[in-house]
Amino acid sequence: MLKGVLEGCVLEIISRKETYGYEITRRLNTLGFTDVVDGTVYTILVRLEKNNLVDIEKKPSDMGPPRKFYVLNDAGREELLQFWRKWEFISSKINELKEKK
Amino acid sequence: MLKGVLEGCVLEIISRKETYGYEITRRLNTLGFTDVVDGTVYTILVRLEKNNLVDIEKKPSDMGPPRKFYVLNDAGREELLQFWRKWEFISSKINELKEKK
DNA sequence: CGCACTATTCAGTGTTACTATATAGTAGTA
DNA sequence: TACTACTATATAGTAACACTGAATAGTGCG
Repeated sequence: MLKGVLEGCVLEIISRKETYGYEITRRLNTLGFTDVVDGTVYTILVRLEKNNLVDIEKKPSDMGPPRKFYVLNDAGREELLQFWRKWEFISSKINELKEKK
Repeated sequence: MLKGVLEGCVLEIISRKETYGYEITRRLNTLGFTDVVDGTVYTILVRLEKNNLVDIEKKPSDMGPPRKFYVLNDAGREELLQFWRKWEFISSKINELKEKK
């Protein structure tokens, strides 16, 4: 039903600027999703790659191992649009239910 | 992450008034969740029963087979409260992300 | 009888997120 | 050197939840 909400958030974060797994996790954490851990994000990133929604570039880091940077491609941007449309629809329905309609 | 959103909706519907599976499905359908089918709702109801969140009473129907009516018990009402708290939290976070914060 | 509608059940499947661990680079420090 | 901490990725296994699809059964109507 709401599968892919976290995936949608990851897509949104990537769409803002080129970024990588470790940074995405910390971004999610500061956004309030404090329980999301690295492992979860990496599985999502692997899925995005498998579904051809992102382009990837490996870059060296002076803080540790090389980073894999992710960028949305056309399919990814379309997926993100659809995610927000779906979110808008479902969340409005749930709020209707909540507001005793 | 958002597991149990549909379950939460079912809890809310039951909390309004004593009801049964078939009716809950049609309620969800009219609320906009047009894709939700009976099978899905019944699995949720079985889970609610297994988790001791509902009381059940079987009543005859003059429209077909007997109906299993569901009522929230104390644990169910507490679960529902927590569901809405969680929904409020998560949906606000996602909307923050959406609003470019 | 056949059909439509009402009503429940359940076995099987797929997707998603979570758990938990392994691996590895950089840097500070004792 | 050895250790600790932080940065960074990967992945096997698990659990939860929703969905698929079919079976069963009662009522009423043509």
